[in-house]
Amino acid sequence: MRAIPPGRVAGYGEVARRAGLPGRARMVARLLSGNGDRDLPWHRVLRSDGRIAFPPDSPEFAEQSQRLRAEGVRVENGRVRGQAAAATLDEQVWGFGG
DNA sequence: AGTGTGACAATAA
DNA sequence: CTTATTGCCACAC
Repeated sequence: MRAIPPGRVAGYGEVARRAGLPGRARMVARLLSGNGDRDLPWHRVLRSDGRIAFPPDSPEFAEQSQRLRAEGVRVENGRVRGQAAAATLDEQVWGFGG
């Protein structure tokens, strides 16, 4: 998750794969929910469809959206435009899929 | 042992 | 392109 550079976003499933746990996307969510996530770029983690995982009326939603916008990420109606969680983090970080 | 829940994903319409 | 179903894993009751 820390490998995600500012201005980029990744999906829960991708992060799980990076951790060597394919199919454990929900586990990542569980972690962030319980963990103090204060030292993690949790705001760069989105759903696979580029949607923010929080409900639009939730304060967390506003925070994540704001943080993303602060990094230059285009957020519209709770959705990220331009890069909706690529298939692999390599493609996001390195730009050429490994 | 069975049922329900959650910061999800892949597929079908 | 977006919304709706189905499948998934780990945990709590």
